[in-house]
Amino acid sequence: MSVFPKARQNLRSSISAALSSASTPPTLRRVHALIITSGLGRSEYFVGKLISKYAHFRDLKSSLSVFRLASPANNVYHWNSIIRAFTHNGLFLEAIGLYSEMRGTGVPPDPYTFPSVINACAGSHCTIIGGVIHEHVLALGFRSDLYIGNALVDMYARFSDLVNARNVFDNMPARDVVSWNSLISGYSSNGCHEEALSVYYGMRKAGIQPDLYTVSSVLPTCGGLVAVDEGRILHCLAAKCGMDADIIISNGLLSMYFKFNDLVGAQKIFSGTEFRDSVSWNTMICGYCQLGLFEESIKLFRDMIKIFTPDILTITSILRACAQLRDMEFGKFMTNYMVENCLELDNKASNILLDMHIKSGNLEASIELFNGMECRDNVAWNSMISGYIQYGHHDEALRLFKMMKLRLKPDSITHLMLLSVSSQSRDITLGKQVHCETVKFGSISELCVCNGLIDMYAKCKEVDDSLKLFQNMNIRDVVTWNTVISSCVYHEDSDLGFKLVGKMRDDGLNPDKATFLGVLPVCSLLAAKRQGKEIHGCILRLGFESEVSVGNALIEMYSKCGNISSSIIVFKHMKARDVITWTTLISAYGMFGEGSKAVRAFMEMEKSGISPDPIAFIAILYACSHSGIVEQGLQFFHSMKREYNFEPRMEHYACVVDLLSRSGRVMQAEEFITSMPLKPDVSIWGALLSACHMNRCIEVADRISKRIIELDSDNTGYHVLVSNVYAALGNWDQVKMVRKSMKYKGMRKDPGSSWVEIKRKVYIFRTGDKVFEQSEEVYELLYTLNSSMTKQGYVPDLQCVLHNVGDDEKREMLLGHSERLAIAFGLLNTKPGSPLQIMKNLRVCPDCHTVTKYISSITHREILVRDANRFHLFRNGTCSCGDRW
DNA sequence: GTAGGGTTAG
Repeated sequence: MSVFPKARQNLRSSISAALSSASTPPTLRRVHALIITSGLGRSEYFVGKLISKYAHFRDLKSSLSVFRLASPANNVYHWNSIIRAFTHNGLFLEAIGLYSEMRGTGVPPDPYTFPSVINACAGSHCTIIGGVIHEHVLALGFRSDLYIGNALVDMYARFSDLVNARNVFDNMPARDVVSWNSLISGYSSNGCHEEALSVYYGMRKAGIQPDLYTVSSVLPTCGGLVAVDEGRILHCLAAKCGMDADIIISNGLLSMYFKFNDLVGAQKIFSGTEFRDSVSWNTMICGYCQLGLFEESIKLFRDMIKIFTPDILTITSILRACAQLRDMEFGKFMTNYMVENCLELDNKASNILLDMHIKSGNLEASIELFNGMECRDNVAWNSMISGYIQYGHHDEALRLFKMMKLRLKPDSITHLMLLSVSSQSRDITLGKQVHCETVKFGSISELCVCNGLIDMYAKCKEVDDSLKLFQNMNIRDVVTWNTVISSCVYHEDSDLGFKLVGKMRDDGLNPDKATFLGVLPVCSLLAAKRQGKEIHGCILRLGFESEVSVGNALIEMYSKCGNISSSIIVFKHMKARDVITWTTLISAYGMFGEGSKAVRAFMEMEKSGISPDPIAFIAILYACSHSGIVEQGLQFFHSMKREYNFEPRMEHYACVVDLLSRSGRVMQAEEFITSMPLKPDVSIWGALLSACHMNRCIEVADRISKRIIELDSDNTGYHVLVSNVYAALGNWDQVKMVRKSMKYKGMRKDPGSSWVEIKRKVYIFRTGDKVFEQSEEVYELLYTLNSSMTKQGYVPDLQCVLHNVGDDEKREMLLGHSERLAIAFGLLNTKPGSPLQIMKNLRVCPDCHTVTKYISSITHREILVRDANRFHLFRNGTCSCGDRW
């Protein structure tokens, strides 16, 4: 048969087309026969094609026979095809064997040889041969080849040799999506999630679009780390390729949405998932717990057990929910389930159980578990230390910390907890020691530790150190801001607190619940009405008014600012109330001398189903005492023991002493003290002394003063009180002695100061101030008022002057009391007839109290005075306290 | 691929 070149060309083309489209092994064999009969059996092209095509149908025997028949004329193309055929069919060792045979025949490999050989090394985990082949690549100068580079990155990644994977990757002159995917998958499958994510971001920055392989290596492990926007891009991509049906991807998405706190997103994924495995259920249950939705997580658990057997992860998550809900019955049930089903406790599970015991108030059980634990890691030690702290056993916590240090390196959380101990106990020495430790162990570089340090220094009144730390921070979070805002209570600086809230917002951070709970007490402290109102506005705008704790802080703020009607409005609008809400209201009534309203509120609280706690009893006892409701007060004290089984604390006893002695029953108060089961401390004697001082029970006061001095308290207030008692008794030698002892102890009497807010500005006056704005007019007004008062029968109470000077000088000194200066300044700068509000840091002195009554009547003004203890509303020559204070 | 300890406020 004569065949013209043209016709032969046509034949080749048609056979080639037939070969490519052969879709079944029999067709392939027919085309193969045709190739042989057409005399094309030795063609370089058809040999290679046939090898690949047979490999495609997993018929490696035929591939190899085609290859062997062509021998010894096999060229690099044939070798590449046969090696690739074996690699693609998972016969890695054979592929590697063929590669070494090829090198023995002297046929030089080309760039197309290597990807499949390298894949074979990766697949068979031949690390040494892999390294040798990498050397071949370098020796042959193929290091810039994209496909070889990708194969090498993938190989090293599979060997967990991330250093070499990274090296090859970094030296590649060009990279495609596969290169990036290989490195990402290398990191993520070796547990280096953060590195994987950072490579992913590098890829996005290089302008490479992620594909489904990217999604499958990023989503499952790094879903929780990825930023919200990127997460959504990955989700869209997965959905576009239908990958979200894959259980691993959908579980990754679930976890991701929970990390974004996007409950709706997670629920959509979960309800859209046809097949759920234990991971899907556990992720949902844990996710609910992370969002604080503990009841929901238990509900989900009940659904789950109908179709799935819970594992240790499910059980421990539910145990955590029980601990948070204090549902110990269900917790016990779950613990039993764990034992009955022989679910073994691993490290994490033991730690969860440990935490549950601590949270549920069972410190003994937690100690037993802790002592029996084989492997105690940082989390276990920290939990145990935190347990001791929660129960107030600070010494035990410190002892455990020392033991921990002998075995393990403490971490930032250990330090954070110790800082909280220092803050709580105002222990600057310990605080500074911990500060040194954080430097030594490097935990100071962590944001939360810096936050803890700011708080510690502020609470220990080292205000400058606290602010310095804050100013030197490069990164601040919402806790940093909240901490420094809250610390303004200790700086007594409401302006700063208010400014900081603004600056925080400039910094791009939104105030949260804790911000308001921090700044409102600052307003309360200084009776900063305007700021308080503005903060209230801010709370409404940001929708925090439904938070119970925020409502409580608002009630307190308004009442401390003298605006009890606003307190009541807030109280009435609250959707939910707790025992603190009621206690705050009761205290507010108490401060305003509205004892009977306080009693009514207490009863309403009980009726509404909220049980009083020991603090609520302090509030009601205080309110009764300040309104002279003695019998009912005593009844409350007894019912606390009888009906609620609370053992009275020192504060309760002090309230009762106050209640009795304030109403003149000094003898009964003394008897009560002797009958106390606790050893009376300085607060008890102080309460008695203070009442004696007011009631002028001179002998008793003298006796009690001696006792207080003996107790050697370091509380400045009691020393001042004793000194005042001696001054009133005219016992100036004793006054001198007390003052000397105070000086020796480094105590300083808080100077009396009062302040008044006029047209958005706060004016502060210190006792005896002579030079201030309008001082001449102020003193002139006080002199004028004095002469009117004297005509009406006012006699200055010279005992209120606590200095050993002549009577004229005493009269002069009374005139300069800070509350009087503030009142006079207020009278001068407000419209006639408008009400005035004055704040004083200490208690109002009896003479000023009398004077204010006169002033209210002479000037026809309503004057509200808030002192360290309570409110006095002066109107038409009377005071709301009924002269009981 | 899913689980644990901590800081501000009360």
